Amino acid sequence: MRIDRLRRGSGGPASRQVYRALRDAIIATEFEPGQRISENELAERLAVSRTPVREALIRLRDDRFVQIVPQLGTFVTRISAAAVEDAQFIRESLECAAVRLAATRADDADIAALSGLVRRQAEVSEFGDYEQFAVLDDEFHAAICELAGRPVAWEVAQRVKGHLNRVRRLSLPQPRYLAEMVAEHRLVLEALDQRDPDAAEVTLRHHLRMVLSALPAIRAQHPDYFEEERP
Amino acid sequence: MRIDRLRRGSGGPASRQVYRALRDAIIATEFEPGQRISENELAERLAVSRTPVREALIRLRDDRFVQIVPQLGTFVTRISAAAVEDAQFIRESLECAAVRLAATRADDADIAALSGLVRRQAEVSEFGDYEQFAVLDDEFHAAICELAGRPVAWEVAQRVKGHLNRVRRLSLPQPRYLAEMVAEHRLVLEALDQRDPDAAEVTLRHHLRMVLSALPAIRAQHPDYFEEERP
DNA sequence: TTCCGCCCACTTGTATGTAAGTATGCAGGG
DNA sequence: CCCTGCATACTTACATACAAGTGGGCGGAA
Repeated sequence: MRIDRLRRGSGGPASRQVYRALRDAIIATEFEPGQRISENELAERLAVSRTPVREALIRLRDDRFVQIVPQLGTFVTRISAAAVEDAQFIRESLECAAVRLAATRADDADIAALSGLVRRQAEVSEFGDYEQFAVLDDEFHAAICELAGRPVAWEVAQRVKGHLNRVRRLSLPQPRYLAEMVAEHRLVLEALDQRDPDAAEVTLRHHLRMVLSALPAIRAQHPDYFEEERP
Repeated sequence: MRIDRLRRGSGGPASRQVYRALRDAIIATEFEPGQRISENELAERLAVSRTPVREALIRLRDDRFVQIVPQLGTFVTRISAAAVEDAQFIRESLECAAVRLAATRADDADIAALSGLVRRQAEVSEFGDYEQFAVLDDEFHAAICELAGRPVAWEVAQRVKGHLNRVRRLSLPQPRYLAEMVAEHRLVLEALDQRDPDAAEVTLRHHLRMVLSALPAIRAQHPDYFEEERP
């Protein structure tokens, strides 16, 4: 486990730092799905008391990243196909609605800024820099929601996106993956440039669905990470 | 203040009961927007310790119903036009996406069930029973998300809907209001019956936007309940 | 009268203690 | 050998105690 004592006094309240650390660890599958985690052990490792740990776990439960069973334990949720599809549905609904608005509100400067973002994505994709690309990818989607005047769309999308990222982390990097993402971003950008809400929605929806395409393969590879679905 | 000691041992964990009680009180404006609320005072009134109160407040902060300022106090958020519109955007995006799916998936039995629901709504609207109508209204929207196979859409919508309800509570009941709602539900139902996703989306979107129409009047009536927007 | 500065009451954040319940392992009987 | 019952160690939920920091009120000085 890579969770370790967090340095205090820097990033806000301890409970928030614990929340972020645990969330990142779960999404990165450093905590394996199904694994039991203990408030006491976490508090000891992180060098804080149980209180902020507990508050972090409550937030993670609201995010459906852990399941708290009284008098029994707290468990990292297994990956549920239904939960992943729910996350995808929410993200798709919100971002597609946002991109339609963005297409009607964007001015030339906005388009130019987005264009620069995609250009930088192309650069880092050349080097296969997945980390940096992920940052620029988030910026792209956030910028669309910002343009739509609905930053809240990205806030909510980002919250549920954790479930998608946890799956994506398990998929082996495909060589052509980044290049395809950039190409799809260009299509969305083009639709926005032409102020075409319908085209923007269609291209973005297609783009967002690419993420899920690898789900069955991942499930076959890590069956014990998945919740068995009720029939 | 109508918050009072909650009876334990019935409705799950204390923190959850506190959360619901506070949420309801805020939405009903029994706690006025901008008012400061104290963990200690709440704990005393509810006859629990600060711990479950605190956990409830954390959830309410995530819902944007309170704002917690360290070493200063916890405040009921004032009504923000932006927050209300955000809630509206999220609800509209999710439910409209759901109703499209519902239009493609519903079978005759589903339509019949929905139809019965609307009929009951018509009955209670005759008597101007707002409380009962609100319950049936929620059931209607939940049923649509259920039909779409995305109950999560209703879960999220319901969470943000609190912001809309807090506004709606402030508007004086219009005599024709309930009848109009039923009529709009009938239009949505009709579109679903004809398995027409486009019509279903359009009618539902129109229906959802009715809620916001009273916003400017309410703001004029209760200016101190609103956040002054930054220009 | 007005303004400055100190003290105190009160706030949230964190730490720790108490209560109640579940799974586990072991001992003993069939 | 296998099953039953209990002691125990562990869990979360809740209660309480302590720490750090802010705002207001009060008193004194100009």
